[in-house]
Amino acid sequence: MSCEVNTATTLREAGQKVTPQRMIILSILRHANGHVTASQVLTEARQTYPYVDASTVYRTLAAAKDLHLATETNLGHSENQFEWVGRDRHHHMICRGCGFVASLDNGYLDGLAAALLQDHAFQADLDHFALFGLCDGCRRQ
Amino acid sequence: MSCEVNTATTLREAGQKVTPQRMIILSILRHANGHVTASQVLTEARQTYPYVDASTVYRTLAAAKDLHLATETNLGHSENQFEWVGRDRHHHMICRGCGFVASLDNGYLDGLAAALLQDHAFQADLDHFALFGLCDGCRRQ
DNA sequence: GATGTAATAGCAATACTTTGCAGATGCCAT
DNA sequence: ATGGCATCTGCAAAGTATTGCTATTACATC
Repeated sequence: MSCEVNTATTLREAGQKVTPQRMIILSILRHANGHVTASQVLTEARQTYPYVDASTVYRTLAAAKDLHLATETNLGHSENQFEWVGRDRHHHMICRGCGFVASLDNGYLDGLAAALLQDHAFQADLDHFALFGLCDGCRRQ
Repeated sequence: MSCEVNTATTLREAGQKVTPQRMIILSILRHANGHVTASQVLTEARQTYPYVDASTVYRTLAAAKDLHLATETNLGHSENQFEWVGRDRHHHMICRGCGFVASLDNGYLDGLAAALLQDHAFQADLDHFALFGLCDGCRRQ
């Protein structure tokens, strides 16, 4: 089944409706291959469907986040970044000194998730993490 | 040495200046004993010093964050929450279902920090984490 | 104590995000 | 194919956060 059908099914199963706006927005997100801001999504969506509203973009992205289709992250800029959650879940290390962003394999947080579930019966969403800190170079300075 | 002197010294050592506004803002944050929003800080600061500007509050809080004096967290509401970083560093688990917030001991992330430093030479700021997920009750539903 | 310099405050403008509402639309059950 | 109803959209407005700029201020040095 194509990814569009998959997305539509996921929405419907969650009791949400499939609308053209939502499919456009989520398609843009899925094919962005990386982080995009809400305004980037809005701009691109309007090329297909000129009257999409910013609030619809925000609401759709929030809904996608709740369904674990997407993540929202503050990477240290003023605008939050959204990203499609594909097969390769990963996290980010962001250097507070130089702004460098590196990816981090999911495995680093498996242990944490297991511990939280066992000790606190808390099922953590560890889809995406933004870990701030200092990279090697900035740390030496 | 009093906590005020301590804060002032920290600011100065970072090459920043100690101003009345900053001391008021940071004092409010320190004595808040928990999360406060920027607007709460602003309102309270104005009781002492009527002409404080919102931008000063935001900039001061951002500076405090950089110096690890405070943390900024999105707890799932529209306003970000700031919190003084005291001796008892801790994290939060926030239930996406019912909004319940629980504290989490720092120890859960020690291993992660050590692994990141060793594998990636990345010194992560694990002062405060907001872990979203589902609590036991909401998970069963 | 005076001086120079870099950092900060306040203001205003802007940008980003959320919310309330009324009408429109998707979708399930006829 | 149709109807009912909950959800969704676009708009307008409000709320939240950031930025550029100039005057001011802290403070290290003299």
